[in-house]
Amino acid sequence: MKTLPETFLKPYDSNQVEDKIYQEWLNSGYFNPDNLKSENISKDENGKEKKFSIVLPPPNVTGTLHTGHAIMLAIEDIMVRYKRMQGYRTLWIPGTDHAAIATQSVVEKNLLKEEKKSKYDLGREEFLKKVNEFAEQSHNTIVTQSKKMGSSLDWSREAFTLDEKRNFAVRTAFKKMYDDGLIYRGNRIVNWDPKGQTVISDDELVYEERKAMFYTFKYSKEFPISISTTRPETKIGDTAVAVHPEDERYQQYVGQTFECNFCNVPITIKIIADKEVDKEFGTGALGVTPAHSKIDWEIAERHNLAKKQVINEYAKMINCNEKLDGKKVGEAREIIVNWLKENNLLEKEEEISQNVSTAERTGGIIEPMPKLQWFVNVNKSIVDRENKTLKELMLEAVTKDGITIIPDRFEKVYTHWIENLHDWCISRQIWYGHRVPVWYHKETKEIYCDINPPTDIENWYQDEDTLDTWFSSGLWTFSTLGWPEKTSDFLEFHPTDVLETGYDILPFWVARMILMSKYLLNEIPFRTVYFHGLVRDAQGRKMSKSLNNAMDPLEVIAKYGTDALRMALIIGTGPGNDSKLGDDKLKAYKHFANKIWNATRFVLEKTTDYEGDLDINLLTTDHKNIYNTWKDKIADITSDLENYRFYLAGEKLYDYFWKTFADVIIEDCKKEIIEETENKKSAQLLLIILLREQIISLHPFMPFVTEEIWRNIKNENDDLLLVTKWIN
RNA sequence: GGGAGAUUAGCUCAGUUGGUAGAGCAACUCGUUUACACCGAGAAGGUCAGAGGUUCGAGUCCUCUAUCUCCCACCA
Repeated sequence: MKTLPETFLKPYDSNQVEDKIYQEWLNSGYFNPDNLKSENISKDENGKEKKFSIVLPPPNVTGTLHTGHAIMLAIEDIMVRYKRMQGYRTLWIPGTDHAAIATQSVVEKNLLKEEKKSKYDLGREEFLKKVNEFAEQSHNTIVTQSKKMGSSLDWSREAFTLDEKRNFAVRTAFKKMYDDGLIYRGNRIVNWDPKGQTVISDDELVYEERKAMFYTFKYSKEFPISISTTRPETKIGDTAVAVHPEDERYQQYVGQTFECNFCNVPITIKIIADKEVDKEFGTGALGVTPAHSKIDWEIAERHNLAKKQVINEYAKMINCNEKLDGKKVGEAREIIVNWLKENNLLEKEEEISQNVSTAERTGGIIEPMPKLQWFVNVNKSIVDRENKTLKELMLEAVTKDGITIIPDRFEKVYTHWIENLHDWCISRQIWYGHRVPVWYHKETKEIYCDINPPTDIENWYQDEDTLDTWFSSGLWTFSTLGWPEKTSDFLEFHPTDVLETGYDILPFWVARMILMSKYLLNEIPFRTVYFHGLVRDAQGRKMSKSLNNAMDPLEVIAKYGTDALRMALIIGTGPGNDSKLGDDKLKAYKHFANKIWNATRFVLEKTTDYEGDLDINLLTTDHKNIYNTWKDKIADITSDLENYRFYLAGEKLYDYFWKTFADVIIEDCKKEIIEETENKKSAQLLLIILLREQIISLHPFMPFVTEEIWRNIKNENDDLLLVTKWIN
């Protein structure tokens, strides 16, 4: 005969339970697959152990976790706990991302605010020390928060995208790509962020719609064709005017060259014909500015035009004249517009709305300009890979290698992104990140690329640039497993099974991981990609600091408990769909945790005198039928879990526990037990078994309350619920 | 300009391969009967955006339309 533990006499208090339980899990060592008992591991048809691995998408060390991270941790923990209970040797690797530009700009902002200093006041070394301190702090917060979420991560394998091992992996990857001619240094138009003083990739651009003046004018009175632009100041860099080959209006001028005096700067303009020009747009004539527009650069390449840079890295004018040089682009624009007016050259001025490219992290307005940068060539055929290009390798991962994307509509987004992919600019002029492993000879200017510096290092200097943060995250599925060493982790756990992340980083990250894995390992990085949606507030707004509607997961946990937060995040959230999180939903699942708690108390109270085996054959026919409907239910739920329908599985468990088990089965059994009918013993047994099995199946979703209950209902020989076998 | 998604009860959303419309919250009625008021019982509430089509049968499949949201590209 068992006695009822006193804690059950009060409502469930998550705050008293969660930290204690997490500590017990940590002590057990079961988050580490090496510690799982072999006799509990299932084998496949060849007698090999079943394995399951996920790498955690590493949160940026830019601050603290938000609800987006919370849903990620919740879903992945459900998968991992479910697979572990299924008898898979399960590995879930934690880590953080140095997030180069994002972290550096946060620290720069803080530095300016708190000490009124810039990074240049400190110098590279001192500044990096500051960034590392900040990253360390941020990292610690993230780890604490992840633990509060109940995540069963193997902390012994924790990684950082910028630690020693990952740096070695980065250098190894870079060197191989360099040797294969996939990484090259080229002078091309890039997105220059004058505010962050660095190049950024196309993916880091954010378009902002703004009102702008659209000016139509001629360079000079003698020039025969009018052109239009929103940026007259760039026109000093024009070296041609392009018209459509079939545009009768301008055909007579094609091939001619004009010397103009534009705002007192002598410019030479050639009239050329190019199919890219839209006859219908503006005047049908395009002023070609090769050095400050991507499209114009390409036209200039085709027609062999001069490329004249007139804007520098600080968004100030250069190569013009005394009056304009050194002026900010905005000031120069005014000067030029006034000059055009004074000289009667301005024909039209109209307000239009246009998209301005800004830098995602600094908000700086992008100035396209030519710069010598490092690129990854996505169109070069690779000998080792059947002469396929990186683009082709990325495409075949989904078409041929069978990576499954959930929901499948994102397959289209993925292929579309790849089809439009240009060479990836990987160098950044920031200090925080992996330094480009390239050295230049001080005298001969020879280029040396290797994993390690040249031995006569005194004759060389290293490239100043660092790498795009996604270069190192692209290696994440295998750099975390020890690559380039052939470690047992790497051999056993790669490819990983699932990549679970937000759909917003499909191009940045998912595509880059596929690129790196297919190229470096000739295998896919993961078999399935599962996308979760954005978590919005109760009104459906994006959570943000400026709206002050961001939910701090720790506050939510303190108020409602982790289990409630996890359920609220999971249920009602299909893959790839945005979801709303509000107090009502959280409250409902906090109540559910309490409901489970109270039902357990009742079952314990009413079954203290039950003696006998937990054998379903001892049930009456009616009770056996009830038990069988539960078996059908759990089979259904298991199938939902196998097919990534977590939202359905969670809802079904909730629904069955509350509406069927608590409201009907317990009520019916209550009578039989209290009235001491002949079915009493069977009723008690039914309650014990159903409770026990539901606690097991609820565990992946609500790990804390179930583990706490398990302590009180388990048999002597039972281990932690964490590693208890799933029922099906 | 190209693409994707959404439109179901007052609100928030489920509805997995086509088979009598579901949940939570809110509102209504009743009930404090020792697991739970963080509760229970009951009732109410929907031309499933609109139109057409396929089908014995459509919220579900097809076509078109409308509104909203997002992503990508970007015109100088």
